[in-house]
Amino acid sequence: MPADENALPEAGLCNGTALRKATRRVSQLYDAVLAPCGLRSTQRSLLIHIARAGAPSMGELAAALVLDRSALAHNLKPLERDGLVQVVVDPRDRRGRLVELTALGKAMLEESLGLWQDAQARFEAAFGPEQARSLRAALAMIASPAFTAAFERA
Amino acid sequence: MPADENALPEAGLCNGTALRKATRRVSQLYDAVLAPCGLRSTQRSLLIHIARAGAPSMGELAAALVLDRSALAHNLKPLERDGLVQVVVDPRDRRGRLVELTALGKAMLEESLGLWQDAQARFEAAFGPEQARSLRAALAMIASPAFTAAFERA
DNA sequence: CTCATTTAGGTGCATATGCTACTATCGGTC
DNA sequence: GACCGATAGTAGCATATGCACCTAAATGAG
Repeated sequence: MPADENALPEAGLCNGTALRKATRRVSQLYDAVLAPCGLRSTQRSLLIHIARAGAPSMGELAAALVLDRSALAHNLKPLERDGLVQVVVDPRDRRGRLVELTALGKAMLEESLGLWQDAQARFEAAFGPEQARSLRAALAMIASPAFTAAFERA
Repeated sequence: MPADENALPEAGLCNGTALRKATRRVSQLYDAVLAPCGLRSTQRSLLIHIARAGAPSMGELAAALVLDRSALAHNLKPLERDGLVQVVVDPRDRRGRLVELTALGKAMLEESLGLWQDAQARFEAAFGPEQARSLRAALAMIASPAFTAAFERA
């Protein structure tokens, strides 16, 4: 038998690689459905989180999105340029900024709802609603601070 | 009750958002563990796939990674610059390129093995080995062409 | 053989993501 | 009230990812 008989048994075993592949695929599928409204899934996700939180600070928003602060700042720029969000200085702490949706941002979000529901329904149909719920729970657990703590403790 | 009583029920329900959050977290955790060897998890994944396939074409490699061809080309550049991989014209079809690991690339991959195993073991400890296996299976299913077909058929 | 078509990649642009270093502001201490 | 450490964001650089468009090469119709 060849020397590399058991070489690279790790292919397909890496949790990070499996996550990235699935994420790229799903991003592409969702983005294709969302395309008509002009929002990508990343941008819509950002707008949703802002809407949910009202007027969060950069730090709060970054934590909610499991996103680096600087990455959030970068991601906000095109949205700010296009008038979907505005960032204002927090009057109670002038170091901080509050991120808000503009009227246009709210309108775009509303307009995209139907398309998102379509993509989501297709996903559930292809993957199973129960399986999807369970997958989201697993992913949320992984994204949680508790998981990071357990990972670092191990 | 306020008008937005049932506003944005979709927060936390988007499969794409859940995937992206978990992927960012896991990338960060794995990258921190891999840091000493100078490879990021994305790059290591790329090298592993090349090693597995021997000398794949760009198209084959992109498909295996669920990655756009142009993204693959971009991702290869730093690795080529640093002498970990080389891209040569396919003699049997001069349109195509074959991607190969250099001796240095193989050495880096081998050197990173222990660190990857450490990260992987931590993940399994935090998430459960069975749950991890099952999660990877679900993610592989989502990344597969069959899933895309089912998504588009729905 | 010649040309249109198809196929494999490459390029340029835009967004996505994170690190490091820097700036501004707040809060507590003396 | 001036300093000092901690905290919130920003700026610059590098990689990651994808789209639209372009080039080169193989391939098939005639």
